[in-house]
Amino acid sequence: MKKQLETLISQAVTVLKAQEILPTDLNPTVHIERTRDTAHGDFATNIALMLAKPAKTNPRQLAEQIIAALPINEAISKVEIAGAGFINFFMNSNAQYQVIADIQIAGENFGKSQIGAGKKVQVEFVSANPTGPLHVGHGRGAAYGSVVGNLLTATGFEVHREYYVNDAGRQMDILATSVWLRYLEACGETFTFPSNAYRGEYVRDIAQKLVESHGKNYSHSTATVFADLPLDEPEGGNKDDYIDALILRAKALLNDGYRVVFDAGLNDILSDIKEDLAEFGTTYNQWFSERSLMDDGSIERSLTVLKSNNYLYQKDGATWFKSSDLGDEKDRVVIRDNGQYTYFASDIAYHWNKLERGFDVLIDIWGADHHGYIARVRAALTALGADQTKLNVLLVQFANLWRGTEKVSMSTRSGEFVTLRELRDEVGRDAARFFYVMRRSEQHMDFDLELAKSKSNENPVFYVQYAHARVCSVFRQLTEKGFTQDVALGMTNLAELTAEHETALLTTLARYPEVIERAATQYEPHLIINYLRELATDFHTYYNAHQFLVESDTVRNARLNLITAIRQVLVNGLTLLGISTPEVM
RNA sequence: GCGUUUGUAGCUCAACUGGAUAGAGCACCAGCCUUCUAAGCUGGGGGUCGCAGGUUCGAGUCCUGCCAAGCGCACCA
Repeated sequence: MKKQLETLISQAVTVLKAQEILPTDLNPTVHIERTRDTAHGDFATNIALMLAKPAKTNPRQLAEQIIAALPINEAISKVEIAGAGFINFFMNSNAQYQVIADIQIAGENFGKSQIGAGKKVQVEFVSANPTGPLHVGHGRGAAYGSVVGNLLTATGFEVHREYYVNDAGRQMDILATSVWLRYLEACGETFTFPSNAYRGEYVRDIAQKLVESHGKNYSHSTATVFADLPLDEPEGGNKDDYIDALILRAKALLNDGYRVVFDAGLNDILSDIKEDLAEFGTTYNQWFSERSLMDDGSIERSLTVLKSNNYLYQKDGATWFKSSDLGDEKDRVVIRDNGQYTYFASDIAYHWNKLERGFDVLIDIWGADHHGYIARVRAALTALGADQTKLNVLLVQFANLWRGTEKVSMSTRSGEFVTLRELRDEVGRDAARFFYVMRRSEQHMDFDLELAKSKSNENPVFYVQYAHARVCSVFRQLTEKGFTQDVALGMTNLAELTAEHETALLTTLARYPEVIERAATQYEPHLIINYLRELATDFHTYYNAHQFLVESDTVRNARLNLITAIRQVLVNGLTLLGISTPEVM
């Protein structure tokens, strides 16, 4: 309907151009919006206000001319000029019932569209280092990313969901070394655990499994392991130098065994992450290995291109990328003075690889702490001769975790964090997903565990699910009372739906496709939540005000068709969010 | 200091991207279960949209400057 009005206005504008009332070089974007107040009709446009100045006339006069040029359409019952020059449209009351039939025919496809036109979109999200279990901070990215993916699929994009696995690099070496040291402890060695190593309990578990599978094959004495190392930070040294020395020592003493220890840690944690996300309702098309970029020469190849484009130089023994020439604050190291690639080097290759795979749009969903990273990735793509405008980086602000009035502090390294799995166990998958996408992603969010945990009416997810369960309950009652639903009879008697609550619901239902389109194009899943809460409110209000299972066959079936449509939209919306739709609560 | 995100009701957040009288949920107060599930509904109080300018028919929304908070500013990822 909204689209139709846009077309009509555009046609009117074309007519006025032909009459030279409007300048011919004008190409306004027609904006139709739903009115907030029913006194203003069903839809309104500000087109006359926008064009008054270029047309050198006053808005109300122009509005009259636009209305005069408007093609006749039977769905419109009245057009008014209001306020400063708004054009208000009142729709024919018969037209509003069409949405019930639309929903019935489209079913689970109601709300879907083809605005994406099959464009290939890659959505990369979570991509947490496999150095430990996912925590609640990752949960927001997981929920947000998967719903954005669902929305893009629903609007006709071809979506590829991907997790970038940082299975190479220094952090993973620190993990491998941490596992090895815990393994040595399990073998009976005693020493002070490095301050910069991973201290989480899961590291001990991995080490224990290593003992069970490989015995003491990789054990060395404390004296050998710690001989001639620099001091750790608590002893007055540098924690980074100390851990780097331990990594080298581990590699030297273990030789081929290092990879066994390394992979033990990687595989254990990665499979935990995969299981965790799957249980959270977040799935991927691909788990992309950083190590593969190293192995197949992609990193080297991208650096060669950067070099031949004159974007690399040597300084202080390291290789730098001249990102400051392309909008970044400063230049960035790509090869460290010890010959190791930086994380950034593999990320350059990774993003180039994405574009080479032919995606029309890249969406990276990052934690807000990585925002300083955007400029250098864009710079790198430009320097490679690639189109950086295809890259969209969506930042997700961190959720502050609260237990009632107490803020929960978190640090991966110290091992003090609430895991995503713990959160799911406590509040359930539905509530967790709902809470995570309830707010705009850029909004700093407070996540109160106590509130999300509560199985009470304070929890908004139940409110929406309950609306669905209530519709289901009505149909159970229908059977118990010996009625059966006659859809066709209901459809021919939709004009029985004249109560205010009913017309309000018809309008709300008709808005659903617009909400989905907007949520998808703006990457704003919270709009779905807001909408579903509104729809649920409208339904609960209706439920309390009117009896559905009345004696009149025509009224009863008309109402049943209405609530069937409501149930369908609730299902469609909650499914997009990855939230279940229980029939009984 | 520089960059970036945020600042709206007591609290947590919306506001159709510049539109008409800024809205919800908690919390608080007063009501509604013999009726399809009360995880529900009805009514009420609550606001200098951080502050100050500017842009225009019109600003919570755009521009500038302040103030405050979060996050960055590594040869970590």
